[in-house]
Amino acid sequence: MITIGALSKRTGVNIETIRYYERIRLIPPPPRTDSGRRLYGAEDVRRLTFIRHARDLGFDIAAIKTMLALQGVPEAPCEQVSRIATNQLEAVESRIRRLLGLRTELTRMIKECDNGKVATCRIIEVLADSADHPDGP
Amino acid sequence: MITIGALSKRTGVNIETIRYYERIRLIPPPPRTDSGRRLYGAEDVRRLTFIRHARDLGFDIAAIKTMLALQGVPEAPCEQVSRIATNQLEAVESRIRRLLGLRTELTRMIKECDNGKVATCRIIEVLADSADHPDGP
DNA sequence: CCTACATGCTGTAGCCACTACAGAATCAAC
DNA sequence: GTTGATTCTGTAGTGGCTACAGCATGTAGG
Repeated sequence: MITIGALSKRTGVNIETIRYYERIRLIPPPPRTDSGRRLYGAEDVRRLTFIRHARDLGFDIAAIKTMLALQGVPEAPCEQVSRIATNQLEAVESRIRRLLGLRTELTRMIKECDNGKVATCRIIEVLADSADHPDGP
Repeated sequence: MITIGALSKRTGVNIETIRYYERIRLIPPPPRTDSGRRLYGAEDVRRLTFIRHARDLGFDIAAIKTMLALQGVPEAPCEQVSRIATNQLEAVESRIRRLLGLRTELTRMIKECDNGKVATCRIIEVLADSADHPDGP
């Protein structure tokens, strides 16, 4: 059994974040010492490692909760897990597309800025340009 | 002079968001009608369009505030604006790199999942795998 | 003129996923 | 026994909005 500090070091999850996860019921409340300090075991390390890894991959807390619940039912088909992961992949790909667009525009902006005066700065011009927006006529 | 609803439609910025921008002093408080309704002009449309475009490009409010302040001083060298944009470009590129990594990992995970039972699900296995983290030994 | 309904106002609270702090208690090492 | 690290609870803050409640206006049709 290890303390919250050791769990934090082992999993790379902030101490405050671990307590936060407990508060939102992402992890179960652990047993305590006589003086009230939290004590964690190997299963907690595993669960928190899973959470950290999933968060790193951009899964939100709700998705992680679902996946953790599914892990409690090993006979369940992993269709749902697969669907969550696929959704996540789609979100990631859409973000990539969007960011590639931003990169193009930012690169152009910076290149066209001749480091002269703001009055002629392309960056500001480009941004001030009233480009169409989705709701526009 | 147009109302806040018209400004919202014209710029694509939510009404609540416009009032929020006023509250955080990103846009100046406009004149009002006798009954207290906000009235905006062409300059407000331009400013809000600028803000919206910059937000779309991922600039944060602080950066936008700086750029707006610089626009008030047209003789200023646009070095500072250029630096903000360059920082932004670096942030965007780093996000792209990270997301490309995520995509690779997600794709591999999903491919290896044979849609069997949760007990043997590769997605869950990969996530539960205690990969090294920065603070690790 | 009256009635709907749309639009606007203020102020506050909520969202996500944390993070930071205050102030107290306990622990480990010397 | 004293220092310093760790942990505890509870609350509040972050960014960038978004969603209400509850009221006051504006506009169009009958």
